Amino acid sequence: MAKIVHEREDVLPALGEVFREHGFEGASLAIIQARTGLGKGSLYHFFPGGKEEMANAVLAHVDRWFEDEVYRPLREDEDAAAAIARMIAATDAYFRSGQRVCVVGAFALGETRERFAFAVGDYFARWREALRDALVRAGRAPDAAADLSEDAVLSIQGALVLSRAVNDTAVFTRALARLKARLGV
Amino acid sequence: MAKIVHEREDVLPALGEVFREHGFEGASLAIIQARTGLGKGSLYHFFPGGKEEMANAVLAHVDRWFEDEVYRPLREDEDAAAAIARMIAATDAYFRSGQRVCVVGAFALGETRERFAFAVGDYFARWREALRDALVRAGRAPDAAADLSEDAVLSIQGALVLSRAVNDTAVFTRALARLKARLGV
DNA sequence: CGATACTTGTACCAATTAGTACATTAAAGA
DNA sequence: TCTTTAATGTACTAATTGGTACAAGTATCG
Repeated sequence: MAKIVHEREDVLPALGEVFREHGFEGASLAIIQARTGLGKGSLYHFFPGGKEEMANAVLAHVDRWFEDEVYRPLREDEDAAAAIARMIAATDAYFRSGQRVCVVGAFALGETRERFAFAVGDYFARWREALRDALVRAGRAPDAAADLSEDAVLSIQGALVLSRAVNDTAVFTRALARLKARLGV
Repeated sequence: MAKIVHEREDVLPALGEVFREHGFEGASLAIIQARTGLGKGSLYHFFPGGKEEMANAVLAHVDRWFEDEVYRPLREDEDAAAAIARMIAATDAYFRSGQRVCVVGAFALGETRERFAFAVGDYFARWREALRDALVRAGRAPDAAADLSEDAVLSIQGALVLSRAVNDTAVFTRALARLKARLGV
């Protein structure tokens, strides 16, 4: 049996899936070991701070992805409408049309929130603000843009909850379609 | 110290808060004992099936409340618009303007869902259908009513996630205000 | 009062939890 | 190659987990 050498970055996706599916409390080291294929030795080598550090790394990883693929385009893209359309497409792809859940959203519910309050709050605040910026650049009034962006961010989270609850990805797809119409893209 | 005699029904609210705040996995017997004021003896006397039975009892309790206060009025009230307005008010009160989270929604995310799939799915499906009925009675076209009701249910869940994530009840209040406007009440 | 059923606290259990210690193995650089 | 650093598996811990057993307490009702 060959010993495979990993690095920290490699395990973040698998780690993310575990926290996504089980939440922070539910993600036991046993599950984490099974899903990452790493033993405790490696896990605590990469994350000396244990589960808490793992969760923080996952949150940072997710945040980086959204910053690159969604928030920055929303803030900086010349074509604001195109950036908004891109956000919808990226959201649909990332959450696999509602089959995948939002780790950050899952952490927001439950007392886990306190522990990761900054990362959780920041992720959503920046999404809301980036979208508001894009809407303003697309010609909306500032107040309307703020309202609309908050509504959009919250609708995506709600769509994830509802589509998972009734076990029907069509719920998520329909919600994104309505969102496109409301956002005018 | 007097020995106080409880009955099953009495502990459901406290039990509900525990699952609400900690989720199913995070709700340890130790926490449950502390919050309900009941020892293991009483707990397993009332709920021989352990945590799973406690969670099912909580879900049923919540379901009953919504059935009585929200779903039935939506289905049966002569004045459909009034029933919808009542739904908004009941929702705001129940979730304490976003300070309280939805147990059913919290269970929907995470692998807990599988275990309580029926209760979770049913709760949301009935909410959506009851609201659709009311909207049709209020004069909407069936298709528009179905779309609008799905959007409303999911917006409430999303508002709970977002308001908790950014730690701001104003998010929830604004979301309900937008909802009232969209539902025309 | 006395019998019966309900309620509760305590002691206990095996399994699992997160985390540590450390020796071994693999890779990288001189 | 030799040395150093990074990565890994194994064995271990102390605490906590959900759950059981059961005796003792309390209420109910004849």
